[in-house]
Amino acid sequence: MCRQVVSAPDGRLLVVTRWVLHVDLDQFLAAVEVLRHPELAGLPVVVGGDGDPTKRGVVSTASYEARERGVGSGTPLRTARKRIPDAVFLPVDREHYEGVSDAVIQALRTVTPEVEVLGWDEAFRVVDDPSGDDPEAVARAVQERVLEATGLHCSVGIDRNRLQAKIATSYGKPAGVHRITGATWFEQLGHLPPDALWGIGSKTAKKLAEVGITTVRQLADADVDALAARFGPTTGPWLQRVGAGRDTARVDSAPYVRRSLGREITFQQDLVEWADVAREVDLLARRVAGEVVDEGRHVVRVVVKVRYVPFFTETHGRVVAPPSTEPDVVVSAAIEAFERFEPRAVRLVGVRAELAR
DNA sequence: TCTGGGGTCCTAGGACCC
DNA sequence: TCTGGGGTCCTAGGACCC
Repeated sequence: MCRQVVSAPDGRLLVVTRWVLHVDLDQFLAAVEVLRHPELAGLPVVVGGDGDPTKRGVVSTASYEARERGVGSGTPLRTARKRIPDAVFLPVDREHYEGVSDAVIQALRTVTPEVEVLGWDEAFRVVDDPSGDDPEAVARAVQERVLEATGLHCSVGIDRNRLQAKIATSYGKPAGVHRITGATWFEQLGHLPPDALWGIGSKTAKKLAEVGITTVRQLADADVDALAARFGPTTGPWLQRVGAGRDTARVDSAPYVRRSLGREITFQQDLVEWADVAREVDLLARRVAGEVVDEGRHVVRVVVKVRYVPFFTETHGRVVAPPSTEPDVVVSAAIEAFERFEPRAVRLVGVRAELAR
């Protein structure tokens, strides 16, 4: 909660209480599939790859019934099949989910236009509540609006900033509303490991543990200069702020402008012939170039990614100068970058175009 | 556990210039 | 002559998120 002064339509100044709401759809991909195949309700549903659990790939979303049996996002499909042989495995249907996602965001925007979209199934929005203290009522209205519009349930986190609201949501799942406030931040999170926080993963948690920081509370109390020396001038101080639950970024409802566009493929069988790898790079580069040109964007750099067998990744890139919209220029930059790799057996190739602002 | 695909941002080292 | 310091760009990789 924080106080904000805003102008009312009649020109008077109003003091309001500003809250950030984080809205997150529950088991989004699995819920969408159950919605269009109601006979799947109550079954362990696993969405991932092309729906064939004997192939290379990982789980995108598992239903709660599947999670109870040890399968979640990121689980290899082959592992999921061993754990739940009778699960319903479905392919990722991007286009369909994008359509549903648009409907969810539309529903949110009917309450206020200022919505910051984080992905297919997540968004922040601001609530200025002049009456003081009831953001839960707004949260419940949001849940009803989304349910009416799409048939999907969501959870809502409430707090003073994005970081705190985002974390609050996990306490509200499924289909609930949860508020953390500055006062309860340490009560609820102080004893947890730092990787419970948004933006801190296992690698950083391990490095923090090496300097004796194993809880959120210790991170908040850590010396900023020491963190800066260890993690860099931007990341170090940011880590301390995250520990303390501070987030200086405002909810940003500006339209999304992409910074890069890439395509990549993991092969079901490793590619051993280098000429086959080269052909795949050429195909991917043409796809990427086509899509970038369709969006009317200028490419400033092309990066090729190769994942060698067994699982070792390298990247090489080429600047495109001057920035270009020509597919042939993009493709030849990709080919030049590709020439820097050593020929060896490959399991993945990718091509990514970085775009001018 | 045999490890997807689509992204974003940050860091560090080297080149190069003044 | 054998050597400073700052700034910027490029590059590769790391880490994280959904």
